[in-house]
Amino acid sequence: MSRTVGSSGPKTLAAIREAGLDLIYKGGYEAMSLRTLAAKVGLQPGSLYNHIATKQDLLYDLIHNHMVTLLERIDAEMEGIDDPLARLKAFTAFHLAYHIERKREVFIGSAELRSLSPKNRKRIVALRRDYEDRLCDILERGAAKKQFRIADIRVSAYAILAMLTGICTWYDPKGRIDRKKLIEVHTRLVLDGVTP
Amino acid sequence: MSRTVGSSGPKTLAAIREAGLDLIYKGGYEAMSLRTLAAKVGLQPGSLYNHIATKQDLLYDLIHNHMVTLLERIDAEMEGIDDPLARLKAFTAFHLAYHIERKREVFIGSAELRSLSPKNRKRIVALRRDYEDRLCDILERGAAKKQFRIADIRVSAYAILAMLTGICTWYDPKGRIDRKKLIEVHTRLVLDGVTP
DNA sequence: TATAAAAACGATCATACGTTTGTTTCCTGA
DNA sequence: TCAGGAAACAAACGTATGATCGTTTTTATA
Repeated sequence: MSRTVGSSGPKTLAAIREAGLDLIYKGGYEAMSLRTLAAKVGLQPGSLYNHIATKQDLLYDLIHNHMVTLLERIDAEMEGIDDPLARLKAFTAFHLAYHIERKREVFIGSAELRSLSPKNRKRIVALRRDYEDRLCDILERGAAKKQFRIADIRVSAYAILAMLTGICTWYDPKGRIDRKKLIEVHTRLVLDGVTP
Repeated sequence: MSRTVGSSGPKTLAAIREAGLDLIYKGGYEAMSLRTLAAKVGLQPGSLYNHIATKQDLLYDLIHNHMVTLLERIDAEMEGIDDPLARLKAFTAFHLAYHIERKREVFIGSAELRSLSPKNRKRIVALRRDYEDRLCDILERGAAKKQFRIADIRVSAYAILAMLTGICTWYDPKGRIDRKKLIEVHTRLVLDGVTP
């Protein structure tokens, strides 16, 4: 045998990404063997290397994609909103929606930081810091305008982010609580925590 | 060669636990090889099996110990406190203090759940649920007494737990923020989120 | 002090892993 | 239409892993 009928580069790469996302999410990066990954895609192990450089590169690629998209989307979402309170509301709603929608990417992006090489990890941490700064910025402007009363900007930002990101670990879209209610409850928690 | 002078059972096991905790915290369970672990303790790889049954058992042992201690301590902490508001304050302060003090155990207890065998995982998840129920109970009583205004008990509990547990991922005891301030900021966020 | 248990050693097992190689076949653009 | 790149295969490489084994020495008990 050799090349399969109907095979095409980009499609296979996309399939590898999707399968990798799933396997890493379910069992962790180290626990995912390239043999398992290849089998899931329908390839021989060695054939993976026609599409990825190394296993490490695949992981970095997945996380990096996620972070870049996250930053793009939040900036798009914030455009045109000036009032800090409105911005905080929009941030909360967006963050939750995005983290529900892409919970696998989010989970991997934090749980598998440790599996990245030092260089790759540095790059991702820098992007994450950028995202955190978006929230810090909102809180700062709100505090300056006396709309918010905040003891410590960064601590509050981390607390809020932790709270909102936490849903990834338990929220089930098919469960008892619907998205709208989830956003309501969390928005209230966030706003009450920072408004005077 | 054979048995080392001065060696004793319980001491060695404690050293294995401590070294394992450290290695798993820093690099993850899968990434920790028993050879590395043995070297850190000062043993040959095979000698570990005089103290642990399997690698999996060591992981379970560490997490289980952590969960049992957590439950014991929170129950001790709550004893004698009746008012829901006071209980919530005490819960928040305790949870933060404990999670700062034992951040390695806490991190492993959530990040390495996936590395547990199905049976072991079930046991741990049950214990975690017990702990979550402690908070749900406080929120429920407070809501019944109209001291709290809460849209959804369990969602709120998860949100609060996520927020408080989040500090494990970034808090540095030697950093800019001292423990007291950290507890203040978070207590305010929690209380404002649930009081009418 | 005699003896069994505890705790270490060093060697080795089978397996699984990420990656490389040489080769074959399919697809596409000139 | 046909050459060359893309994409797959099968096989193998070297290494690392968790675990087992027989043996030896120290510790603790009776």
